[in-house]
Formats: sequence, C-alpha cells, structure tokens
Amino acid sequence: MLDATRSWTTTLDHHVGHRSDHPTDHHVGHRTDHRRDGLADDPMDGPVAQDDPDDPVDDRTGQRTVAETAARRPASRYGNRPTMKDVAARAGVGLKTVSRVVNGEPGVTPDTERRVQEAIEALGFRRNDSARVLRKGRTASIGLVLEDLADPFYGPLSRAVEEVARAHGALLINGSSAEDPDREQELVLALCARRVDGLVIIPAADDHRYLEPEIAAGVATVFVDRPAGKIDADAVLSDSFGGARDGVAHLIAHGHRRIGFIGDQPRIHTAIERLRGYRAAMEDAEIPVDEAWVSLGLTDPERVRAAAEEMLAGPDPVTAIFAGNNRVTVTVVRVLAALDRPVALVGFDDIELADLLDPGVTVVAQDAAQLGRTAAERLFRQLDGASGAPERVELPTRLIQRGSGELPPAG
Amino acid sequence: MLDATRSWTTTLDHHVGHRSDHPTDHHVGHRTDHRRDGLADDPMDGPVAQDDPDDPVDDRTGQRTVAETAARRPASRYGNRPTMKDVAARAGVGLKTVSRVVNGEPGVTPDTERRVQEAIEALGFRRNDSARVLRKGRTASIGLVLEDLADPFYGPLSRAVEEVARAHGALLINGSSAEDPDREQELVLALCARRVDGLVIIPAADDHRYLEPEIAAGVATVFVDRPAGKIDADAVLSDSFGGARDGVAHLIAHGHRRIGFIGDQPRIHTAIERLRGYRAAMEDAEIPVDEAWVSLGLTDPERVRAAAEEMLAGPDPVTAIFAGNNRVTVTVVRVLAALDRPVALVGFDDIELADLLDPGVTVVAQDAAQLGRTAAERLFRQLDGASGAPERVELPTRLIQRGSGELPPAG
DNA sequence: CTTGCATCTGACAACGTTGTCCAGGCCCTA
DNA sequence: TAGGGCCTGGACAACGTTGTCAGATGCAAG
Repeated sequence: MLDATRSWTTTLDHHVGHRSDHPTDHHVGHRTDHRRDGLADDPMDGPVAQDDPDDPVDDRTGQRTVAETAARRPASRYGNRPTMKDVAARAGVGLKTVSRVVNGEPGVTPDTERRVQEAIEALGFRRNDSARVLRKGRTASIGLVLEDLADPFYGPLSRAVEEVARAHGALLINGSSAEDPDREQELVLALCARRVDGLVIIPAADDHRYLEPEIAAGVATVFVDRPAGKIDADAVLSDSFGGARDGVAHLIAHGHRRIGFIGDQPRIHTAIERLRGYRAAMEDAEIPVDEAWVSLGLTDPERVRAAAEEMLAGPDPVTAIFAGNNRVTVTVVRVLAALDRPVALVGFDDIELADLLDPGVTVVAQDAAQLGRTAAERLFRQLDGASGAPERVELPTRLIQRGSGELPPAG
Repeated sequence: MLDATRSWTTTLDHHVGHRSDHPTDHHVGHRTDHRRDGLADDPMDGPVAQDDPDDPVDDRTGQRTVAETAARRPASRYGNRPTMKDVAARAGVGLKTVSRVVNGEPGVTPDTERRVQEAIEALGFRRNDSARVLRKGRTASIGLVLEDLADPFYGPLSRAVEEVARAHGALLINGSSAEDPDREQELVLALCARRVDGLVIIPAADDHRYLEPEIAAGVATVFVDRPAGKIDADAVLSDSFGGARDGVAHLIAHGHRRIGFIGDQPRIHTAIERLRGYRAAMEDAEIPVDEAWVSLGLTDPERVRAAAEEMLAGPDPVTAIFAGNNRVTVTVVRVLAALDRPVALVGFDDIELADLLDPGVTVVAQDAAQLGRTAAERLFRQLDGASGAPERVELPTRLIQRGSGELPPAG
C-alpha cells in the first residue's frame, strides 16, 4: 500500500500549503470582483510610466486591516488556476510525473499517464508558460515593431513574419511605433523586458545605440525596410534607390523631362534613397533638377495634395510625378483625377485596385511579404546560432506598367 | 552557512546527505527524445537552446564570494543577463533595495538609489518581466486572434485594439487563424498558456466550449465581428443584417428586382446574417428570390468570379449584385469592369480607392477601428472588475453612395 | 545616556515550472 | 536465488522577481 502512503503525504502537504481555503475542488466560474490593490489600470507599469500616488495601502503603520489580510493571499483571489501541484495531488502522483505527462516526456506508465490526464481534464489545468520561460530561458516569442499595422504595406509583412515564427513554434508580439522614435524605443525595451527571443524592427528612430546592451545580451535583431542607425545590425531592405531610378527612368523614356518627386520625411532612410534614385535617373538623362519639383515631408493627404498641386501649377508645371510610397501615390491619384489634363504617374509600392483605375497606376512594386519572410528567417537563423558579421540584404523591386506611367507629356 | 533551517522535515525524510555532493555540474542541454503528442510545434525548444559551454562560473555552493561576483561582471556573456542579484552585489546593497529602486518604490535614500542606478547602467540590467509576471499574476498583455492580418479590414482593427491596450499599459500579441478552427483553438490556448490577461477573438470556429475553463479561470474574453459559438460571451458586432438589408433595399429602390448575393461560407456568422438581410429586403419588396441568384462559399477570386459570371449569364441575368465582404467586392468589381453592360453593385465593407473607380463603388461601410476599440474597451472593463452578464453590442453600418449602387437596371 | 520612533535595509519565502538525481520495483541472467 | 540492469516515480533546487517582516540606523525627546 505504498500508493496510499504516497497520496496521504501529498494530500497532507497540500492541505498545509497555501491553498487550504478550498474545501471543494471544482470552483466553478462564478466571476467575483477581482479588484486587486492598486493595479486597476496598470499592473506592470509597462509602456506607460506612472507612480501611483494614491496607493491605498499604507503599511508603514504596521497595522493590519481586514482588507489587507484578504489581499495577503493573492493566490486565492484572482486567476488562481490549478497548478501541476494540484494535478499531482488529485492524480495521486508526484509533481515531476505531471510535468512529464504534460511535456510528453518518456518514462510514464500508460496507467499513470491516464490518471494524470484525467486530473488535468477535471481541473482544467493549463501549463503556465511564464514559469516555464523563467526556468528554460527562452520565451518562444519574437517582437515586431513597425510603423502602423493599419497601413496596407505592413499588414502582409507582419503576417509573413508571423508565419515564419509559427513555423518555428514562436508567437509574435507586435507594436506600432506610429513613426515616433521615442515610442519605438519604449516598445522595443518593453519587448526586451518580456525577454522576446528576437526582434524584427522597422525603425522610426535613427539612433539605435539603446539596443546595444540587449544585443550583447543575446537578443537576435533584424531591421527591415530601413537600416539601423549608429549600430551594426542585420537589415533586409528593398532596393529603394534602384527602384526609384528605374521608375523615373521609365518616365524619362516616355518623353518626360519635368518630373516631380513627392516623398516621405527626410529623416526616413527610404525617402532619401528614393530621392537619390530620382536624382540619379535625372542625371543619367542629363536633365537638371529644378528644386521646385522635389518635395519631402509628411505623407498625410493635405501636405501631399498641396505639394502636388504646387508643382502642377504655374507656367512650367511638371508633366509627370514620381510618388515616394503608397500613401503618397493614393493622394496623388486623387489629385490627378481632378485635373483636366493627363499627367503621368509612377508610384513606389503597389496599391490594391491600381489596375482598375483609369489609367491603371504604374508602380514600382516591392514584395512586403517577402521582406518580412526574409527578415524573420534571418532572425531565426541568428537564434539557431548562426553567427557572423551583420549583413544587409537588398531585395529587388519590380516595375509594373499599367498605363499611368506610359502617358506621354501633355501638349 | 547553508540554511539548515529550511523545511528540515522534508530534507530529513529523504536523502540525508544529498546537499553536499556534486560540487560542479556542467550539464549540457542533453535532449532526450520527444514523443510529443501532435501539437506540431515544440513551443519552447523551437529556437535552439544555446548552451554556453565555456561557462566559467559555477556557484552551486550557494554562497557568493566577492571573487565570484567579480568574475560574473562581464555581462557580455551570451544569453545570461545580469539579474537584480548582480546589481545588488555590484552596488553593495540588498536584493530588495534594487527591486525598490527599479520599481520606484519609496523608502530608498537618494544616495543608495544613485549607487543602484549606476550599477544598473553599468551592467545593462533590464528587469525580467517573466519572473515578475510569475510573482504578480498579471502579464499586462492581451491576445488578439483574427483571420488574417494582411486583410485590409483587420489591420485597422488590430491597430485600434493595440492603442487601447497601450493606454492600459498592455502589449498585444496577435495571431492569425487563417480561418481555420483548429488553428484558432491552438492559438487561443497558446495565448492562455502565456497567461494573457484577456483575449479578443474574431472567431473562425463555431464551438468555443474549449474556452470555458479559461474563462472560468478569469481570462477576460470579448468576441468581435462574429459571436462566440455555444458559449455565452461578450461580443461586439457590426449590424450585418441591417446593413445588408439597407444595401439591398437601396438597389431595389433604384429599380432592380433581379439582385444577386455573393457571400462568404455559410459557416461564418456574418455571411448568414448578411444573407438574411438580403432576403428580408427582398421580402419587404415582395420579390421572390431565385436561388440561382444566391451564392455562398469561399471568397477566393476564382470561386467568386465563377459565381458572378454564372448569375450574369443566361437569359435572365441579375441586374445588380450585393457583395458580402471586401474580398468579394474587389473581385466583382473586376468582373463587372470586363462586362459590356452596366450592372449595379453594392458591397459590404469599404475598400480603398472605391471612390476613384468608374463608377465609384457604393458600399455598406463598417468601422473596423471602432469595432476593435469597442471590443478592447469592453475587455479592459472586464479586467477592471466590471461584472455582469455577457452582452452583445451591435454597431451600425453606413451606406456610402458612390455611383455603382445607383445605376438603373440595364435595358 | 537611555528610550522611542521613524526611516531604511536586507533575509527569506513564495510564484509554477523543469533538470538532476536517487530510491524503489521489476525483469533478466548466471 | 542472488545480483545486476532497466524502468518508473518523486524530492529538491533552481530560474528572477516581489511581499513580508524583522533588524539596523539615526535622531529627537525624556
């Protein structure tokens, strides 16, 4: 009757322990008010910094109120899920045996395994991965920081990263920087505190030295779409320079000489590169660039509209426009649609329904999904121990002719 | 020197002299065979564990000498980040004092605080939130399970959820179910294992009883876009029925009687609701529905194109089409563009550039961002302790006339 | 020069999991 | 029948953090 002895001791142990206040096993989901002490808004003072000045508990006095005493056994208040210990007690086996069953490790009799499984089922046990992480050191999750998930360019990119992560058994945590360097840093560091195994970053900032300690500590890091600033790190980029040069050359080939360029803020690497491509194409064709044709800045519709209208007005208007990204392209399409004369347009980034417009929008397409996939794969290669100097990978772009880029100059 | 006071009963019970042996143990991560049950992935061991073979420090003795502490200092050792213990040692203070400084708790002399801050800086310490979570019980992260992040409808929704989460100091983990019920469940349970505080789910499955133990254990849950199946849970929906009815009524008002409906798979709640709206509008106008006009199924371009072409062919073709969601709309637009006669179209969901097509696409718009925001707010209200019976919130839709819905019947 | 009282500080035990290692039981061989 | 090797099961100590509580320290009042 060793079995009896065993379950006896464990049961005893169990009752002496902290959970003695549960006479019945099945506490059904009646949801009590789980208002814990200060936290209401912010349990882990994560991204939002704060000092709770209204902390209701003041234990300097040393006196113990009823409320305090109740709060003292947090384990029985909120979300106290059954643990392996509970499962073990119910199944009448040891803790480690439960662990073995849960993880499918060998060395458990079918009979024992069945008993454990039953207990798991009955209690609704689910392994706490936080604890597992703490023990194992890897979280099996990666972070993705991008500009704005709502942007049609980043959706597919994020999805591609997710698929690769999934193939490696990892989850994806993502955050939007809203193109704000401070917010980017805040997000990245919050992710590091969660101990993500790796980071895929579409940077908004241009100084990433804040990442150095993290990288030194082993956080794999890959930058996408734009390179890192002031540190050396892997980067997966589209060939912005080449793509823009080709796009502009395409316009030139169709007879244009006065070509406008509307791009993103000069702080952003791709904006610079694309402008550089524009200038290169113009120079190749020996066309001097009138600086009135060039406009960098925010990509909100108002600014872009103003910029476009300005270069389309006057005695010597541009006859073609190169749009620096998808948001710019959309706005320029609208402006041109309201115009009484045809103006050629080539946009960077493909946009949905571009083929159904009249004329169809000619674009320099980059493959967002491929960008994400490549970056994620590099990340996991880093995690698999591949070391070596950081590299910069550049993916080619593709010119898709749909009509708007093939219009001849007006007149 | 070694803490004999510990639960000596248990120590006595078992190995008596067990603590003094194995002065060193360089254990390499020897991996035994994994006979795991299905589960496809191996959550934690996915990214390979790198075992630093050159680990110079072994402090199994439990006592920390000055020399050891010094030897530990090179924080550059891979995957072995400094802990509060290290910081404490370097600053010459106690562990708890470091914790206090890190968390901005009161009761630390400015001088002490400075010393600790310096040590933190020097070592590149960053608090390990995994451990914190384990201790505190809340992860300050929420999960979002949706169909496909690359879908332009879900991007803004996800972003909206993220913003609300951020306002509450939480991070967002999201996963794509790819419209696969099994994958949805797998994802949801993985998120529960990470102990997310709450879940926002756009369900693919129609049976969510698997969530019952989780909800009972206190995981806040809100369904969006589609209600939960077979359990009672909060849901935030668009008024699919009303929206579709209005859209179809709009077509009827413009003289159409033979109106086609192309929707998503009948498994999906919104597809059913929208079809119901279609039928209601037809019935209100006393128009009998020819079942050849109705097509439910996958929303990939091929299927939709075939369905559209079929109802547009024959002697008595439809003169108008109601498209059940954004993907369907896009495909139908393409089909109609290739047609030689005008056919009216109203689509559910707004699509970008819809206004620039010719004719503009009339749509029944739902506000994806508002949907996400509302859901996330409900979630955090749950987390803040608001209890009460689950509710279903329905957001109104908005008919946007752009031309395609106002075309009269051909002939 | 005590006493009292605040203030600061640090030892210690959780939190839930997994790696290590030993103790039995079993089967097999000699 | 004894002795050796598997196989199964369980006790224990981490992992890095925070809550508790008691010990130090300083300073004012008696």
